[in-house]
Amino acid sequence: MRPPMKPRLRFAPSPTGYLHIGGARTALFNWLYARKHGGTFVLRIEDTDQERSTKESLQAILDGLTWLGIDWDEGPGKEGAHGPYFQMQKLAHYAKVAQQLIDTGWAYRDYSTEEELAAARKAFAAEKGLKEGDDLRSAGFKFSSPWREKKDTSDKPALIRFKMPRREGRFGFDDQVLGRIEKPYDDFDDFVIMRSDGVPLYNFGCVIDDHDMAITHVARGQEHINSTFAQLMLYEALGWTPPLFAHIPLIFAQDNSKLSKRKHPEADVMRHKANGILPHALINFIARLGWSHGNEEIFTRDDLIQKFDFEHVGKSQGVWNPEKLTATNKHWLKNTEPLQLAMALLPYLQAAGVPDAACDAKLELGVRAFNERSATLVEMAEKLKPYYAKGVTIDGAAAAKHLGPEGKALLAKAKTELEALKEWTAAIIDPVVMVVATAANVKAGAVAQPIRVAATGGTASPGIGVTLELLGREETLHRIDAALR
RNA sequence: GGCCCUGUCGUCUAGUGGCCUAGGACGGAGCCCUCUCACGGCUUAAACCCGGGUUCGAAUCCCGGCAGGGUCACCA
Repeated sequence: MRPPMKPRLRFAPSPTGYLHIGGARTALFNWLYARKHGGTFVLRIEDTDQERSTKESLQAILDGLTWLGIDWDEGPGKEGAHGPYFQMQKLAHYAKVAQQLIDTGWAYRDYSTEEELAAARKAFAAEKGLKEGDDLRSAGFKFSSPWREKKDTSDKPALIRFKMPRREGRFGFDDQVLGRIEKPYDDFDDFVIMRSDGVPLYNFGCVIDDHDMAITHVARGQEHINSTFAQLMLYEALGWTPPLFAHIPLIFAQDNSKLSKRKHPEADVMRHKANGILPHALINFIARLGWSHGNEEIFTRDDLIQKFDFEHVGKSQGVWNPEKLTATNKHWLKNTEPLQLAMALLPYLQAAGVPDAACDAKLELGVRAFNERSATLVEMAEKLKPYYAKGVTIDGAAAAKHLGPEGKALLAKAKTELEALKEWTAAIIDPVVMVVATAANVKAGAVAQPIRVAATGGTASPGIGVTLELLGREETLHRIDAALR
């Protein structure tokens, strides 16, 4: 038995905008499959739409993937044996293949002009009695090029069309998630594979590249199902073996419309970074949106690699659920090594206005205190910020409730006890509350709250011991003095 | 409109003919823990789109409706 071929998968974005959540998930699924089977993950840039492609978009996509930890074995910055990985660098090659298709009768040069096409549309509309703005497609408009049967090899600018064979019956493929999908042949018209300026169109470039790059599995959004049929014909015409296809369901926004860049800010992967979501939390969340493994919800990176398969990718569209993303983020905030979390938090802390924060013992303590009290890194930074400040503004309502005469008397007693401590750690500080409370015959809360308000300015904080340790002895006593005055 | 895909709690989903008086997670409600806030624990409400078959038996198979979505560019 010969060893199974190592799979090669790819993610092929067009650099026409930031990394979209849907794209990120497509990339993730391909990446997971490649990693699981010890295969190769290729990043290919489909930059043939010169109108919209930009360098900034390319960088944004690269940044997005990098932030998520989705690394590629071949692609930009990682030249491999199957390059180039930018389509615009392969124009001559595409032209050669197109010519081959013309030579074998599978394609033809079409000299129709934009004007002729427009005229055809207009004539159709008139015949059907359609008004301006009506959808010609739903009315059944099809353009049949007069050049399909003509022989002309002049040098005039021409686009190249694939010559769809006139056949009876149906054709299709076995989708890895949807199962068998078929369509009638006559549902297809000739389609453009090369623009008149020599730049290939999506279906054409995609097929050639997937072949050149020896891609074995193509996982992409369900919106591509129809192009898969066109591509299948191209494979037949070229005599190539197509890869296996897996069409994954689309992601919708909460308003039940397709998650779009314009309407939905959450569609931008990097937006989540700005919002303080951990990259792995986002990975965990989008993996579960459309894929499942029994009742499991939480997966480490290795879990995902080990457990992912196309068989358990769902068939129906999923709706973006911000609450669940937050919940997933909270989970990973609580379950990430404090030191690692501290490093991730540092930039957020600096952005929050704590320039002197460093990845030290204090930050680690702070992270341990607030990782289960924050939903995002942004929130955690905001909560930690007062612990790096000198002095604090006390909330009026909190003072009124806890720093009355009684509260102040208890606070003063606590202060005496605190000053006497030889060490300043949570374990040593904590008992002070009970000592004072017992002596005064009051509940622990009657002592803890005045201390908390004095130290933090508010009524909510981690345990008194941790809170004061984090603040430091000197700052704590200063704040208590200030509150007592 | 043609063609194609899909249809389990509000949302993500488990479920591949009997284990389903349908399970988990998020969100909701309530309780417990407690120095506050959290965390954690427990309890609870909430779904098989509809109608026909097939079968001893259907969320699961078949057919028909209905609903949602995709696609029909010299975009990808």
